[in-house]
Formats: sequence, C-alpha cells, structure tokens
Amino acid sequence: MTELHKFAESEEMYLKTIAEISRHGNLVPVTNIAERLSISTVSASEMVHRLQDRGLLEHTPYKGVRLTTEGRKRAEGILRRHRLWECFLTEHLGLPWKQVHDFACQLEHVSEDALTDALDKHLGFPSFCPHGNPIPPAQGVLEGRETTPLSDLDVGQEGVVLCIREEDGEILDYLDARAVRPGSRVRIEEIAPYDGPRSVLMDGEKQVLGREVAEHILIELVHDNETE
Amino acid sequence: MTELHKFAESEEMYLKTIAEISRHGNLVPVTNIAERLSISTVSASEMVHRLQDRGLLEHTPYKGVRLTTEGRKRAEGILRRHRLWECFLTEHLGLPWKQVHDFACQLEHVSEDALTDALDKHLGFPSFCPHGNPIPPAQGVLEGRETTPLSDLDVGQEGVVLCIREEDGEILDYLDARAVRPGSRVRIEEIAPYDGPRSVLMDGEKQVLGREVAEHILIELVHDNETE
DNA sequence: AGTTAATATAAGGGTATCCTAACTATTGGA
DNA sequence: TCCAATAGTTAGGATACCCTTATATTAACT
Ligand SMILES: [Mn+2]
Ligand SMILES: [Mn+2]
Ligand SMILES: [Mn+2]
Ligand SMILES: [Mn+2]
Repeated sequence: MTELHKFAESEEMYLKTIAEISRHGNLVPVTNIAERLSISTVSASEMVHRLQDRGLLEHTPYKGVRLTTEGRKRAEGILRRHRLWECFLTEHLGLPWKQVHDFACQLEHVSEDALTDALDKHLGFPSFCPHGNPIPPAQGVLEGRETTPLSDLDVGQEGVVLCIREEDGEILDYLDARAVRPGSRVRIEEIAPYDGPRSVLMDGEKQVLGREVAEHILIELVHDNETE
Repeated sequence: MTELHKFAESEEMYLKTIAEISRHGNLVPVTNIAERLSISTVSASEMVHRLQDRGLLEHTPYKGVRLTTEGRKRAEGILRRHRLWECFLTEHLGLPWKQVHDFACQLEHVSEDALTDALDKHLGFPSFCPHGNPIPPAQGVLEGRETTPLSDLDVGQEGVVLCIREEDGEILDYLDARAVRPGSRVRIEEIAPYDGPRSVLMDGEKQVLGREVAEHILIELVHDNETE
C-alpha cells in the first residue's frame, strides 16, 4: 500500500531540522528551516510543498509547518541514527565532539534499520547521546522531558545540565571547553544588564555565558533546600 | 593548487568499480562498467568523459579505460573504507555477509579520513576484509598477491581460498553456505564436460560450483607434495 | 483603515545524473 | 577487402535540488 520511498539526504535533513526546531508541537516558520539549512527561502518553500504532498508535514501559510505523525516518525528515526552514531564515534572511536557531530550528520542518512538496531545493541541500548539528548526508541515516540533553558534561570537558581540542544556543532566544542556537559551542576551568580551575559558557577568553575548560548543549554532545576 | 573536489557517490562508484574490474592494469571496457553499475552505456560514457577531464582515468576509444595514478589512489581509498566497514559490521555488529556488503557500499561514501583512520585503529589495523580482500593502507598503494581463479585449476589440484572477488553481494551468502571462505582448503574432484560445473572438496565437504562462480573464487595453489 | 515587514509565488536558470532512440565510427574477422 | 558486431556520439528528455530576481499576499502594528 504505502509505497516505500527511499528518502534522499536532503529530504531527511528537512525533516530532522523541523523536528529539532519545533518545541511542544509549535509551528515552525519556513524561514527558520531555510536559515538552519543555509538554503534560500524559495528552495525551502519548494521542498516544504513536496513534503506536504507526501503527507509528511502540514504547512499553514504565513504561520509555519508541523510534522504529521508519519513525518515525526521519520524524523525521529533520523535523530535516533544520528545520536546512536554519536555514541559510537565518541565512546568507541574517541573522536572529538565537533567531528562527531559532522560525521553523524552524514552517517544518519545511510543506516537502514538492521544496521541501526545492530548498532544500538552493540552500544548497549544507550538512552542519551553524548550531548544529553534522548535517543528515540526503535518503536514508539519520544517522550518529552521537563527542561528549562539556562537563559530562563534567575540569579541564585541552581540546576543540572540535562542536554545541549543540537546545533551546528561549533557550539559543542565551545561549551565543552567551559565544562558545560550533561550532568554538570550550575548556579547563576549574576546576570548583566539588558538580559546580558550570565556569570555562572559551572561544576565549581566560574564561567561567563552569553544569553543566546544559554538558550541552548537545557537545565533540570534543583531547589535550594535540596542542595547537598 | 589542486582544488579539493567533494566526490559524489556516483563518481566514487565508477572509480571503485573500475578498480575492481581491472586486473593487472588491463583496459576496462566502458560496457563492463555500465553493466556492473546497471546503467546505460550512454550514461557510463558520459561519466567516463567527466572523470577523464578530471584526470582520474584515461579512455582509449574502442579499447577501454584505465585509472590514472590519482584515480587509483581515490579508488583504493574507497576500497579501504568499504573493507574496513565490512570488518566492523561483521566482527563488531555481527551482521550477515549479504547485508554487510550492501551497508558497506553506502558507508564507504561518507567516511572522511579522520573517521576512517579512527575506525582502522579501533579494528586493530586489519589487513583483510571478511572476504579475504586486502585492505589498502592509508598511504601507499596496494601490493598485488599471486592468485589463481578456482576455475583455472585442473582435476586433482589443491589450494587454499584466499579471497572472494568483490561482487554484487548475492554471491557471498551463496558461497558462505557452501563453506567457501578465506582459508578453506579446496581440491578439484571433477570437472563436468564443456568446462562445466566443478565438483570440489571444500574443507572436507563435497560441493558443486559452476564455472562462472568459480571464477570469483581466488586460490593460492598448494602443491600436492606439501599436503599435510 | 492604511502601511510596512514578513511570507509566499512566479519566472527563468543551472548542474548532476540518469534515460531512450537514432546514427556513426571502428574493429576484427570472414 | 568488406561487413557485421561492438563501441561511441548526438539529440531530446526527465528528475531532484539548488539559485536570483521580481511580484503578490497577508499579518500586524500604528
Ligand atoms: Mn545529515
Ligand atoms: Mn547529540
Ligand atoms: Mn557504494
Ligand atoms: Mn569485502
């Protein structure tokens, strides 16, 4: 019935990107997609139409795009492969974060189910990628976690870094060099005027992080009275 | 100086295929390339021109094609990646031969040097792929081995299977099921009339192999007097 | 209600790979 | 020497993705 369509790398990158941008089922502006993929809005719009015709997403003009159930399933398949490869490249091959991200972005497009599942098993069925993002299961849909961007914390608040929102890869080495990793304990010491750079205590070390960067660091809040 | 050109999968498959077909620097007919790649001769011819313009091969009309030094280097890079991935998929992920070949044919196109070298190290710098084909080194060119196709042996001759010439992948499971693997001891028992099927003793078991299949099984001859 | 900024489309191209059909050139025998 | 089989080229298309430069639309703010 459903004709098996071999997804091209380009299509997969659109789906993955949309899934990454969309938070809580929000509509994703086509402009954002184009930006993330470094592609003209005309081209992005064209592809959005194609994907809509395939039933993978719905486009509400002047509002944005939302993945259908089928589209989300596909996108999570890609995220699953991406993150599994990241685990492998990091833990087994010992490659640095930046490279890991780029390589995984290529490998994610050439991993059929049998390969992906074998890799999953080989890695011991990990739940999170090295950046702390959850790995979608082979079946079923990803369940959400309660997270707060570091940029939303006030002075004095504390938390634990849960994950780094998947980005262009450049940011990863930057953060790694500042001890910003899944599991790190963080406390806001000071916020500069005009919602400016945050001075934080990250795993005991003092660091300064711009607001934009802080938006990509997702935190699990820890209440003060629970402090060890 | 030399502009770095990101090779497309298609180009790489042409180069790899030519390298696989050509024995001892023979000219490879464009027709053969087209056949192996399941592509029209017109398209193959077109691509051959493009690759010639890039200095990767030389085409002698009505004779065939030969890789240049640069072309051979590229081709061996692809073979290297293919065979390293085969090792990984077989030994670490435990996937069956047929799948291993197909997956490796995809992975071979998305492995940059850093990844390939890390994989090589992780595998312990293997010298041969699971089919017994030599893995080209990171630098330098592959040295040849003295091999004889099983189809060239006469009745009574003995040898050891060195490797299975890389083919479409279908053949691999067929041979594996008949104990035809690198290292297997083989003896020709009988050759049917008209250069027909061979009855052989393969690792002690009696098997019958057609001539065409036998051409893909490369042997190292063992003299009778050296028999253990 | 009217204007502007964001979005979407239309029009016209470009490249890389593939195809079929028809035609030409070469080779290797007979 | 001449011809048939083999190899190569020309012509005309198709598809998937990409681009730039207009030209509509719509949303949203004054
Ligand atoms: Mn990718
Ligand atoms: Mn990740
Ligand atoms: Mn391949
Ligand atoms: Mn092999």
